[in-house]
Amino acid sequence: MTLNQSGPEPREESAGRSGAGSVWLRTEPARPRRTAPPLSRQRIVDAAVALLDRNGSDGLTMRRLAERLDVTPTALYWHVKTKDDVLDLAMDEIFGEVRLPQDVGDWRDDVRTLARGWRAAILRHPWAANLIGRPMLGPNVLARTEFLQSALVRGGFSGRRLAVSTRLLANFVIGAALTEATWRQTADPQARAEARRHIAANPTAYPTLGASGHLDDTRWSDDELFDQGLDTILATAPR
Amino acid sequence: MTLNQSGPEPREESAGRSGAGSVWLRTEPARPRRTAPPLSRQRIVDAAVALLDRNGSDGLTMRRLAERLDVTPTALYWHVKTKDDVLDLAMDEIFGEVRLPQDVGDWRDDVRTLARGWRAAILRHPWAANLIGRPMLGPNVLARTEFLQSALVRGGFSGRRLAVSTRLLANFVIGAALTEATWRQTADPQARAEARRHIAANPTAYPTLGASGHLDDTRWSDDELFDQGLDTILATAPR
DNA sequence: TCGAGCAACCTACCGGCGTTAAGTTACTCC
DNA sequence: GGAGTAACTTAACGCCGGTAGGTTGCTCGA
Repeated sequence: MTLNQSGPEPREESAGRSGAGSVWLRTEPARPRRTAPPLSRQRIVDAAVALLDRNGSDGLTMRRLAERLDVTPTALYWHVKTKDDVLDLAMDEIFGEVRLPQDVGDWRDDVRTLARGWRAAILRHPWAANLIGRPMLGPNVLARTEFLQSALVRGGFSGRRLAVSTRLLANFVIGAALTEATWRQTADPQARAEARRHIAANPTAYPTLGASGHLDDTRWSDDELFDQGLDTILATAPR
Repeated sequence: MTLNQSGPEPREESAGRSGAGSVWLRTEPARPRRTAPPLSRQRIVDAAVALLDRNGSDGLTMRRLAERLDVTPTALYWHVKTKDDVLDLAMDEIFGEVRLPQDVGDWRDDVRTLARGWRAAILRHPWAANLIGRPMLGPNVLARTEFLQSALVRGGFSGRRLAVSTRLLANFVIGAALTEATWRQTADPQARAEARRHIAANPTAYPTLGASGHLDDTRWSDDELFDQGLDTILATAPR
């Protein structure tokens, strides 16, 4: 390898890793690169998801992301245009976790599998609830939507009913997962308790909510309510 | 009013609005306050909503908010604990726009009115899609939830079916409104066109999406699809 | 073998952000 | 008219996303 002695004189103040000794004492200008694998879009996305999982949606900053990858923040911008890019990629990434049945089976079972997987993915990464609002058009999302709609077609839906049911199902799943993720993500159960007290304290304003125990009903689990909502929709199929 | 001549000597460097002239030339230490109405939580929230409407969810900063209210940023913190407080208040505020029928009527009509109003409110303030992820427990949201559930009770729902249907409806409405708001908010139709091209270019991967024109189907409007989804759910009522 | 070219990083820096700490001022009430 | 306090301001901190402009180490043709 070429020695860099013939290169331009390194800046005196160069605050590199190798300390502040005289140039001649340093055997090399910091034994450099290639100890870690080079940066890549995928490595960035993986690290981003890990960071988001650990610290929530506010915990992801370009600086922390860079630190985790042992790189300066600006290095990221070679692989990615903005932070929003990272968020979009992270979003699509977690939807890639939703497994699609290899061989299609009973269309209802397929819809159920997809819907449950979709919800589970969001609940595994509750920060996703905070990143809604940017269009989800990544390949993973599109593939899942394709799968959903093709299952409905097998179920006999077509034309307008197909469009209506696709949206009905997708929006229910998204809404449910988001709401639940929001709840779980809420660190302080204080807000919860406060709202509960507020309801209990105003039985005139909230007669039904108070009686039904809307906010703390242990009779039915979230899973159960979700599945039954799903079945309610599926029961509206043709034929 | 008391003259402040007897007060402590104003700091020399005081960069107040009144310029840098000698103290004696200034008739008063800046004709002060009370030209505008005093700050209040409500005024802050109103200004926040206005700013969000104009500039989107990224457009709201404490500094801009303060500027709009003709106040220094830190003044806001007297009335509000953090920026998140402002966001929570703004969120609940727009749900207050959803009008509730004064006299209850046919329960289905009531549910429809509420659901449409809910969706309309979000579409009027599409930034709401970006602020999902924080728990919605404000009084306005609670009141609307109470109204929804009481309508369902009138419709004959109770016990588990009541819980299932409340969530089904609420989550569908939220999911639908969010998805649509996200779409509309997306400034660049480029991403849209890109996704469309991606689908068209891979008919093998997206046979159903391609055939059904999922992304650009002008046969049915969003309003129509929403209403029909709603009716589909309502058709599952008891008796 | 070497030197040009370029992908992939780094240094330095900018303006803006949310938030705190510590005054200062205008108003109220005894 | 003085004390007390609610409602503001000034000043500053640390962090953020992002840009401009190097610098480095690898690749590849001659």
